[in-house]
Amino acid sequence: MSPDHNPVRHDRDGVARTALALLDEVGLADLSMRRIAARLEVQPSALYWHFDSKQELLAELADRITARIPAGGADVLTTARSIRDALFAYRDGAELVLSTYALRLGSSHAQAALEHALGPDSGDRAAALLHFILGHSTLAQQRMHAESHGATAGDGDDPTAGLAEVFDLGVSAIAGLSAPRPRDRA
Amino acid sequence: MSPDHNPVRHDRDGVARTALALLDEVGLADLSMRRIAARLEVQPSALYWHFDSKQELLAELADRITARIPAGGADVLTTARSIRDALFAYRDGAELVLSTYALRLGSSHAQAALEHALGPDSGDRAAALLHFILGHSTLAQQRMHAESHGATAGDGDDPTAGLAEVFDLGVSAIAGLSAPRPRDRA
DNA sequence: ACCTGAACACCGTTCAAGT
DNA sequence: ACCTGAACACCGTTCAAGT
Repeated sequence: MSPDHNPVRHDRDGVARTALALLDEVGLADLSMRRIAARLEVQPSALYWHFDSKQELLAELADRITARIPAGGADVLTTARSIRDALFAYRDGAELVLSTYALRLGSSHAQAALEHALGPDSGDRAAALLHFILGHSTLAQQRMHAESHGATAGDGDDPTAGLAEVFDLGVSAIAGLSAPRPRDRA
Repeated sequence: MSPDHNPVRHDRDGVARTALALLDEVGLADLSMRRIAARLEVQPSALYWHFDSKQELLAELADRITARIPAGGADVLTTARSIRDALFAYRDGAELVLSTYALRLGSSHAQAALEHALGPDSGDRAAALLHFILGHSTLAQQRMHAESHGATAGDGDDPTAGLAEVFDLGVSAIAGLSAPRPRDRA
């Protein structure tokens, strides 16, 4: 007993799963390679057998977060909401995807789903919609987390109030819908 | 001659100005307190006399970047473009403002300018507009910089093409304009 | 195939002490 | 009022070597 090293071995998938769970616990700013390694009971250098760099690991996490977006079949508002909710499913998910997707031109899963919902020749509208969703979700998620930790230098009113209305308004306008379909139980 | 320390003293404004210039040179990821200190020919700890933390310094830089936005008097599209251009004026300006403004509820200078251009009771529209502008500008700026350094795993076509059209389309739609006023020399 | 151990060049921040 | 010097607890990454 009392082994001083761990015989458990990991593969790329296991590392990514642990990293994703840790992201949700500690947030993007505190998600270090050394922390991930510690959670896996492995030396930091071991991670570099599975990923070439931290950037590559983060890109994999962004892919896993956006993989939960339904491919097609829904209308624009529903598609937009499911993209937002996929980003909200993990702490700092929106910020991670935003910073990671910047280099992946229009080839994202999310943009494809939006183009499908918008119809043919909707490339620019789909891009604008995606930019709005990513900007809004990043700001909203940061505010929600700050508020739940009392870190806002608040002037009294809730900065989180009305966020869902702002989202629906933006999506409907860019999609060319006349008025937003009301949210459930608004 | 050959003095081994520098008799030059700095104030808060001078530190911020140097940091802003350095941001434009090296980008947000490489803007460390130690690098700023080195540029000022000062020890890193000296910076903490002027700012309580790196976060506070970054917030000051964000304020300086957005201070260049004209207060009012212009139409929505013009106002939106001048917000975008203020963010583009410094490397990673959009990303810095996005991450810094998350905690500053609706009280930003930019949002006030948009509300003024949109008219009375336009709070939600102004918020949606600001979210779009920040999301779009962050993505656009990162792509522009990646492209200029050949860092995109490119599939051939220019990821920067059409960005201005996407911007005008998004702004016009959210503002409730029927069709975007064409850009100069489009 | 997957990991250790050691090293390198960095971080942000604190604090007593100097001028 | 503004800075130094030293320290603390961290970073990402590389690389030879082990199993």
